[in-house]
Amino acid sequence: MIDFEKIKAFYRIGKSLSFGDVQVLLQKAQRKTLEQGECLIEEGGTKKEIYFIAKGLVRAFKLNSSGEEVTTSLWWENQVIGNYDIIFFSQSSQFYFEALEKTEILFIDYEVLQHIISRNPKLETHRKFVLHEILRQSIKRIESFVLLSPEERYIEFMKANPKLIHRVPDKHIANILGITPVSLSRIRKRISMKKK
Amino acid sequence: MIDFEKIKAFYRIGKSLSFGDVQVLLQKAQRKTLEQGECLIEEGGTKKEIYFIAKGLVRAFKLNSSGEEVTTSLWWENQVIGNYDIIFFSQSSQFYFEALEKTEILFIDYEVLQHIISRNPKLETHRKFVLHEILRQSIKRIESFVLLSPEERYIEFMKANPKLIHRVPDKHIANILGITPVSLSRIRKRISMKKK
DNA sequence: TATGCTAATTATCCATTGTTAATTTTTTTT
DNA sequence: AAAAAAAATTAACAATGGATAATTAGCATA
Repeated sequence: MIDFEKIKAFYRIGKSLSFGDVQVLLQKAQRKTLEQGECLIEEGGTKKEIYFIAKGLVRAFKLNSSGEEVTTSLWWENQVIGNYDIIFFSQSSQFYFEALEKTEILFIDYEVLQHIISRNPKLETHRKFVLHEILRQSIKRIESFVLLSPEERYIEFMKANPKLIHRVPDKHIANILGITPVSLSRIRKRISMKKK
Repeated sequence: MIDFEKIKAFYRIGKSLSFGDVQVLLQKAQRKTLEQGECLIEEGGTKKEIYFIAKGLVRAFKLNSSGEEVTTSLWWENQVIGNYDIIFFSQSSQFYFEALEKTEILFIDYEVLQHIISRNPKLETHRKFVLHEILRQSIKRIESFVLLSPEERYIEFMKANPKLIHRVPDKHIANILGITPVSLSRIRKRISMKKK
């Protein structure tokens, strides 16, 4: 049976990919739907898989030394997720990956993906592109910590992700910015005061 | 004439590379020596090149809105440097890359390197390894901003780079940690008080 | 609508950081 | 060795952030 949702999702992965390129992936990829609050990966997980968010929102969080959840990353539609611990660091996941909304995922075993990509130059090119994008975003984020104050960081985050603000609880955004939810609340107030 | 220094340096790039693999690179790579304070790349630079530090120490810095230098990265022996603005973001460099010590560099044009790598699977594997390493370090650094206080960040930095502390002025390390030199000085004092 | 749960805000207090400037220490240059 | 320059420390003060607790707002559900 033809899975049109899958096809549409893969098409969004990269317009440079032909239908033929995508077909190879289609055969091996699986779909999964997560309800809000459900976990894609738990701490200690070892499933070496690559995920693509067709629809929805996922956060990564870990428990700090006090046992509190700290959100480190957010991903949404059309983004590729790999668990770095498992894929790159060869260790079990230190993070939980949790759906913040009902989320549609396409996923594929990493080794299988490796194998497919190694036989398809266009996919290889595309993988490189995705990796570069992830690196680009990581570097930008580091720069935001080095060069900006928490307030400036929040303003930049809002500019870059105006729609996200309304989908993600502030406390998670505070974590992402490296501050406490209480402090974020004060920053928001400070900004609204300045506007007047 | 045989350039033994070059050969030795390339050998250090990756033990998985055979002499044959390295020879291909050797033909196209050039050497360069930077005196302390000399710049490898200036702001606005566009030379698409990949650098390998055979010996020495390099910092990346940019000028903030007040015109002050802010150091964002450090690289030392056996590390690969790419200017992200030029290589990944297709824009002229926003950073200066400056040698903090007398530094020996091997460098190669990025497009030439691409071409060589595309014909040599082992080099391709190795490039992937280098890229993953850079990503791994970037992610660790982001986590340090999200999960740790400045004091904890400094302690972790010292643990991870015990020798660097003596080679790099504190003010650059402060920038890297996202704090001011004055604050770093106070943190150092606090730590030394606690030890007693 | 009332109830309960969670998130966000506010208040209080204390710790840390940023800013600026003066002082001391270290390094480099003459 | 002396002088000059740069880096690090210290001090003083203001601004901001963290921790905790109380309050308010928003939302879901009985």
